[in-house]
Amino acid sequence: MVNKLLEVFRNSSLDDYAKLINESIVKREILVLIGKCSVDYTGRGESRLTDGDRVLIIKSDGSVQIHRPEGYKPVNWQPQTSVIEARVVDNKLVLTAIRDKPREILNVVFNEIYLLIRGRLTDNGEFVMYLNESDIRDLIYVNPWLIEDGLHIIGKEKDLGVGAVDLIGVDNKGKAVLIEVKRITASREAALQLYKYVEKYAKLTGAQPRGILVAPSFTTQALDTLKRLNLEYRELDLKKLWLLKKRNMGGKCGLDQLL
Amino acid sequence: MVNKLLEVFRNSSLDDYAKLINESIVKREILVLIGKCSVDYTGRGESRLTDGDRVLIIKSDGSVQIHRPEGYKPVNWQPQTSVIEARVVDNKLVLTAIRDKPREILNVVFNEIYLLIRGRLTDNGEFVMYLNESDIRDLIYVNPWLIEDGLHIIGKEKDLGVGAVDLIGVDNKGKAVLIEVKRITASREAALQLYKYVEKYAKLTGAQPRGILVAPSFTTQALDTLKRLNLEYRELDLKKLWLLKKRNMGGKCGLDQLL
DNA sequence: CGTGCCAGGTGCCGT
DNA sequence: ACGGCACTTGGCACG
Repeated sequence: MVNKLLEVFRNSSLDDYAKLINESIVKREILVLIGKCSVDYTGRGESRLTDGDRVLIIKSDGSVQIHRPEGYKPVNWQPQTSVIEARVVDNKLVLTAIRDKPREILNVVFNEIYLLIRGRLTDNGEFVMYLNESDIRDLIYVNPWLIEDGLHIIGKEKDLGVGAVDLIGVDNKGKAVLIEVKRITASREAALQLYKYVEKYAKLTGAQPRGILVAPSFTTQALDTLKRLNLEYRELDLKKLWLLKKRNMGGKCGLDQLL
Repeated sequence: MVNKLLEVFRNSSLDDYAKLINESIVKREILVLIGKCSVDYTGRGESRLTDGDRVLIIKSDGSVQIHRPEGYKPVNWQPQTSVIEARVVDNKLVLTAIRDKPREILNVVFNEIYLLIRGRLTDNGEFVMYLNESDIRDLIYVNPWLIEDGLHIIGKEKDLGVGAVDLIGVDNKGKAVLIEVKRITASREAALQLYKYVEKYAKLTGAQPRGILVAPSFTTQALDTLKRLNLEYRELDLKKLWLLKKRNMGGKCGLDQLL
């Protein structure tokens, strides 16, 4: 087996490296380049990085990222590019990646190349993310009693013109209830966001709705703001419910058996 | 030259791969692993990724990232880890990366390994970022006339208890001026942020300050909100000034010669 | 297109 | 540690 057609090059000539890179880009292969380089970026911002050893990755969709030996994030990058080109200038390999909208230019000058890997990777794997905000929103949509007895949810992601409120419902007294959901600790901003919806809803309908902020926890500033703006909150850590569900029941029960 | 001690392995045994990986982690080398794997993550969220070809990178600081063949962002990651360990389970290479605070676990099962690269990279390069928000803030701090004639800036990043206002100054009539700076198009949120500071400042001092939002452009919603809240704005694209400066003067002049 | 908002956001800096 | 916020934020969804 030719190892998934992954090719490794070292000690090639600069011209060969340039050719290898440009070929890979055309063929939409993945490319990993390890070497000593300096990087200039100009676009929305502007940056300059002097010489050092880095790992440069070009993916099949034309995204580029340059990694230093430390740090989770790339030091320079380009999410999408319209043009990537490698060429030899002054006996150095220069790689230019240009992005349109916003117009941004990434220029990498390699003073040394230690290693070039290229090849086609096939990835048809399915990625599923759980416990994101929409997950929680949907859970409440189906189980409104988690918030309050007698609550009826009547709308999800309702656009009010100033953004969409997560959930709209009616309580057991017939009063409208706007719900904003946060999957992590809710800040003052979250309270203000909810207030924005409440204000707009009142203006649109002429009726004052209740506003409930739902989150696993709240900053003191958030609680303060909620009180000041006459808004309510419910502490609800869906993550904990999720773990409980997984641990105790093996997923074979309804959520209502948890409490 | 031994190519910066970068080592490449392919067709090794699973036990050898595990050993190579664990060695690299102890020696704090950089490690690039290309192969077919599935990934499970649990922590703040929870995700599952089925089999496919990916590039996994472990850096010397223990950060881990798993890249699919497309997309700028890693599909799974771990910014810092307290423990990374590779071992062979059921004739498969399993890599576990654990992070404390928040407690998160990343589990990668390799069904095939195409390539392993490891080695020590040295990067003492200097990284400088220009045109970020603090850059613009400092520029206005030194050149307050960019905002208004007769303006005196007297404070920078002043914490008002609800967050820090970018700049505080006094206009030529002796009235306090709060300035909020945005490096990109200012939204309604930016206007609200400024209003928050203006409100708090008035409460703290008993005097109503002016509020000016400075940005290269404004959304219509931002302009609407500014008007409603009796706030001012200045269109100021420092990026353009920067480009002009670079293009026309070669950096040999003061900013005031630009206008 | 812009506008709004979530993200396992991350990172920095402050109290 | 919590809190507030910028980021070349990136990414998606929707009018």
